[in-house]
Amino acid sequence: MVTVRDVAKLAGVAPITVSRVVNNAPGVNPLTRTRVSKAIAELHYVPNAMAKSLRSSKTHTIALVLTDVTNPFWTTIARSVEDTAAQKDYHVILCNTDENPEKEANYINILLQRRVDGIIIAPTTDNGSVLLPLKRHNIPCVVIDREVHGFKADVVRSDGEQGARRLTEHLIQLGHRRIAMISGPAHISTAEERLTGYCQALQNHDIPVDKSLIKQGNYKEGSSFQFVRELLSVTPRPTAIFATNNFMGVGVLRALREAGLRVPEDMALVCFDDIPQASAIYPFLTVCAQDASKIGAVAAELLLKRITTQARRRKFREIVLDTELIIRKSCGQELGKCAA
Amino acid sequence: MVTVRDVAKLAGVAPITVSRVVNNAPGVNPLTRTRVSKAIAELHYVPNAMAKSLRSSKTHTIALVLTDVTNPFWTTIARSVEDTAAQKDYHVILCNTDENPEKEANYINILLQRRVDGIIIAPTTDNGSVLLPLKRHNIPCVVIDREVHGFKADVVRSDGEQGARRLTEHLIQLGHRRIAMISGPAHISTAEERLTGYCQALQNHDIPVDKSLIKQGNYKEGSSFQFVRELLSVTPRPTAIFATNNFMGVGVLRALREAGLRVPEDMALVCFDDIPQASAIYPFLTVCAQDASKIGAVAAELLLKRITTQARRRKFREIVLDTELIIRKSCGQELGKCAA
DNA sequence: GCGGTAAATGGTACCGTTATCATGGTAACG
DNA sequence: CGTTACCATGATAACGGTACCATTTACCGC
Repeated sequence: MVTVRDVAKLAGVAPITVSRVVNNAPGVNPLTRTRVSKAIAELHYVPNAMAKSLRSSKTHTIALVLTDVTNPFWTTIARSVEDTAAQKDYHVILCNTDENPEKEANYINILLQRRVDGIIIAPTTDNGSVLLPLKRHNIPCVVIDREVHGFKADVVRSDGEQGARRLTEHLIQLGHRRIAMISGPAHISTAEERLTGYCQALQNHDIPVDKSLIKQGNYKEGSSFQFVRELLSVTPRPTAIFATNNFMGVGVLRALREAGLRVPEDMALVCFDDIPQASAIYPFLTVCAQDASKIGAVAAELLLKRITTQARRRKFREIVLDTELIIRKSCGQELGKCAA
Repeated sequence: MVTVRDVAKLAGVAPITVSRVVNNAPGVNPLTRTRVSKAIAELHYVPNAMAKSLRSSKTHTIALVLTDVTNPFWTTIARSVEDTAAQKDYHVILCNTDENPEKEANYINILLQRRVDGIIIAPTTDNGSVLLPLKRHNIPCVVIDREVHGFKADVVRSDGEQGARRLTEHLIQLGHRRIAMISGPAHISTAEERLTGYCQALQNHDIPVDKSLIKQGNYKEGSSFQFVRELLSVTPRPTAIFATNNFMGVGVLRALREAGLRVPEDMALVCFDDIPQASAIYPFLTVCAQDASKIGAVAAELLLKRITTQARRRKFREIVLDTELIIRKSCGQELGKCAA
């Protein structure tokens, strides 16, 4: 492997001068610079980023730890973090936790080993203990999508309570009173928020919260079949279902179809998070959409600011973004009117 | 920062012994091992992966260079590559080229600097020159989705010619004779293959290939509006459109709607690549689906085998996977029957 | 002509691991 | 009891950059 020393020898200079040329550092005579550049090209020298990082203790890498790149919500965030980071010459390591705290802890350990300059993370629990090693090693950290107790960091998230309230109120306005909810995993703040928003909306309209209509899901598509079966056997049967994320919404839709029920005629459906590509093909699901792209960009900017400026200990900020209620077809019209 | 030396001092051993413990290497007395482990825990020692890589010249990292993680086709590949790599304790750096050869070249340079152990890449051109540095630095490389001339490597791809032929034949069987095509960028083998398959199908049924019905797209959603407008002004107007990837399919659908045309009543539409989430919500687009998950897994396995075994110079393999024709609603029924 | 300053260049050591080889100790063996 | 063999452990020197400081040269103003 070609090293600075080889280049230096060919160009007749000291290794450090080659280093200066490679990094466009000042203090090199233009003639020397071209001579070195020529040697670099001739030998096809490629600097070793590891050696550089080792010496300078900077990796120019940030990590993005999220649930699952397969979900368009996270994909959009990933893309926007990458674009923002790339502009400042930072690279991104992507990690999928699948909502599994063990995987999360494992990744955090790996990222510490890699000495990433910072981390953007959607934690799998609201308990900061998994994140403590980051504090200990003084790694700048931005938490996205969720809140964590007992862990100080910048937070970028959407206002899930408001979003859930609006979604529920939309159903109420259409005449629904028996609204079922598939909530998210316990100990994840977005799940709690959305549940709170749902309950608030019901209470605001003097509708009692019926626990038999609330099922705890896991933000994945899988478990929906069981839930839907259970919900359909409750009497009186719910007339609407609120799925607290997009994947569970899809699962519910599938399960309902399999049960021979039509949406919205037999059952209204809303969910949190949009699926943009799906909506482009057929605008069907009524959803509360988050601005994933903005979440990613803002988070990356915050993180890079902490990394590149001395202001590491500046006060932490919590940025809460608005959501958008997108009304499409999955709730149909007012309940009375569409009764078959 | 805590180093092996600090741990060694505390445990009363030499640094190398700590290294042995950390790496679970043999030849350490169990008692010593626990003593060192205790010291590691006490000091919260985290080994420095860069120093390790520098010394051992292995990074345990592979790169995945693809078009755009926002597209479910690539997302699925990304996920499956990551899962496969993680099983063997390898990590993945993700790079989006946006079909831009400059970005691609830039990423390749960066990846060389990072000394990744191998690369899985979907090249932006069929010209291997951008990839030559990989050869020069002897980086194992697996090409996915596409073929490249003048660059020897393992290749994992789908049979696009067959897929395009079947898609086109499906349209022909429904009675379509004027079938327009939005093809992919020049110099990308998938684009050429799909075009070839399309032409073959037409020729097999004695339908002349009409160049005014073939537009060259870029695999992105954007340009479709212009194309659709152009196609609608051709006489006789085409009765079906074949979009050679999913995003362009969505674009065409949008453009047709905006032009006030219904699919499939006024225009049939097929495209290459599925959008699984969209189809789960509303099974609409008739597509030729690739097994993205398998492409990723096979590519990762091939690459890791080359990296971890001595067989670096074994003969290169080209693995061609079958595609699946999924008939949904975007072509309607036989042409005669659905004429308005 | 001299001190002062800035630009260009280089020497040396070190970042944190581990490859390589060496060493001491102990058990096994004939 | 000497020899072999193996186990546990360590000393040393790299891996490929660059931080830090020193040196040389040229030029400036007085």
